[in-house]
Amino acid sequence: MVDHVLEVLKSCSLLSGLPEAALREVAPLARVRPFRANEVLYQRGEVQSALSVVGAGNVRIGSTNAEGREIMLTLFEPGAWFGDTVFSPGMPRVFGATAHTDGELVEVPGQDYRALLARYPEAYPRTLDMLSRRLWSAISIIEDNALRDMPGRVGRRLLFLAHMHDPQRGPGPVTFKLTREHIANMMGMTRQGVHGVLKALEQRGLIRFSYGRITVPDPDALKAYLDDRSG
Amino acid sequence: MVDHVLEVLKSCSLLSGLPEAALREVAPLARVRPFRANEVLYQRGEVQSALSVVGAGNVRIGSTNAEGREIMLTLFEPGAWFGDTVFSPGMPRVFGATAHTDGELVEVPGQDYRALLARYPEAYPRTLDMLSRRLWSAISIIEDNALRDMPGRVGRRLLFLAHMHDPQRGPGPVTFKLTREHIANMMGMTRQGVHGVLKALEQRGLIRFSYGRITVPDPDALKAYLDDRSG
DNA sequence: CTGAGACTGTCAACGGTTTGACAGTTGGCG
DNA sequence: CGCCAACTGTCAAACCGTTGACAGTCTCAG
Repeated sequence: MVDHVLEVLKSCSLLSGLPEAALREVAPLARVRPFRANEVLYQRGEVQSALSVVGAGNVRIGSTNAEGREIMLTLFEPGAWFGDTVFSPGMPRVFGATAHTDGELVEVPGQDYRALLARYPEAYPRTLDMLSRRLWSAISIIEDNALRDMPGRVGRRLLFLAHMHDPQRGPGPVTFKLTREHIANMMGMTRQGVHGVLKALEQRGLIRFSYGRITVPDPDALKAYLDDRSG
Repeated sequence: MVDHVLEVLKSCSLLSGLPEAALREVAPLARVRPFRANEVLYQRGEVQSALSVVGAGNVRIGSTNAEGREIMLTLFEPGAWFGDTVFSPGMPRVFGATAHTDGELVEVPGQDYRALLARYPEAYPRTLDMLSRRLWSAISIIEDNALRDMPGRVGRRLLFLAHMHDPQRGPGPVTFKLTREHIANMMGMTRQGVHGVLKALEQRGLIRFSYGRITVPDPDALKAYLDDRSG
């Protein structure tokens, strides 16, 4: 059991700055939390703080507005981490997490994680680096939304997801289990609008899609097309 | 001279986790860089890494696309810091910085700043907290863009700027030196579109504007109106 | 294998934004 | 003090994405 937890923690890039000995220390303090598809894992506003590492399955990060419309920010794969409030203890969660598929979370209580960092300060630079990169990703999305048209925005977001999906990915194809509506909720568009954009991208051979699935056969080709289209 | 630098460094929230003795250590290593309005301070893609603290004046953060359209992400006031690449040495800058008014920057070379943190590890938690909050701000903007209409987006962005302008602000009015076009470039809208939105907000008494200036007389009232309008 | 629910494709009407164009205003610089 | 450049207000037409509606398709659980 602890071995399994250790494997998950090792797979997490945020924790990769910590020596294995440190991970062995926290592993017993971590909690394994299995989840079923569409289960609500965390709601916006909760003050409890923990570092969550995705051990298996996919997790949607986002929030829901008053009218019940869910906006999705990103989709996390195994190895990804969330719960940024660990760095600002006491602050309420800024967004919620919902299970996208069945899976499991490995959770380290916030104070235990912070205590661990304090004990192994050599891990701080790596941690800052990770957070900083996540900030860039967010800012890139803001930029894309401001200066690209709809096909550009959708294409860029797919590339962003591909990168999330596998940061060290080779040139191979990537497939997402996403409905048109999921994408619409991610972009602030409608299902129908997304359809039109995807159809156009498909005609150029840049993506393929079927029931509940979207495939980017060659992310680099898509990137080249988008860069060529504007800037 | 060093005293002046020290004052600026002290005013920066990112450095507030460091003891004064630490700031005295770096102050002599910092460089003061005066600038004139509209001067380009940094261009996207540069690899040099430094922590820049705004000592005086305003700085626009953003980037320019191939067609020459400048997209503005935010406007920094004295005391604000930027240059997130200090946390990821070797990475090219993700966005550029342009002087919005005359002013001056105080710059600490990246390696000196990193060495300082390593020497005063007790400052790390505060640094992580600051970065984490900046990430939330970015994500909030993404959310607003996805689920609010145009008046909602513009209003929220004005509140965001008001917060940047003075994080510890009281309930008083805030004024920005921004043209309609600046706002348009910040939102991915057109000058004319912004005009319509501002006129509507003005009729409700939520903002006031004149040549090159926008005033939010009561940020809390604007916030209440926006929250009421949707979510 | 089969049915129900979830997802998808498509259409016309509607509405809000941009485009493009032009005259009017402001403020700073010489 | 006056000029020029930057900024502003406004309009109609074109455009693009949404709204709303419905029938068709797919998948998975039973």
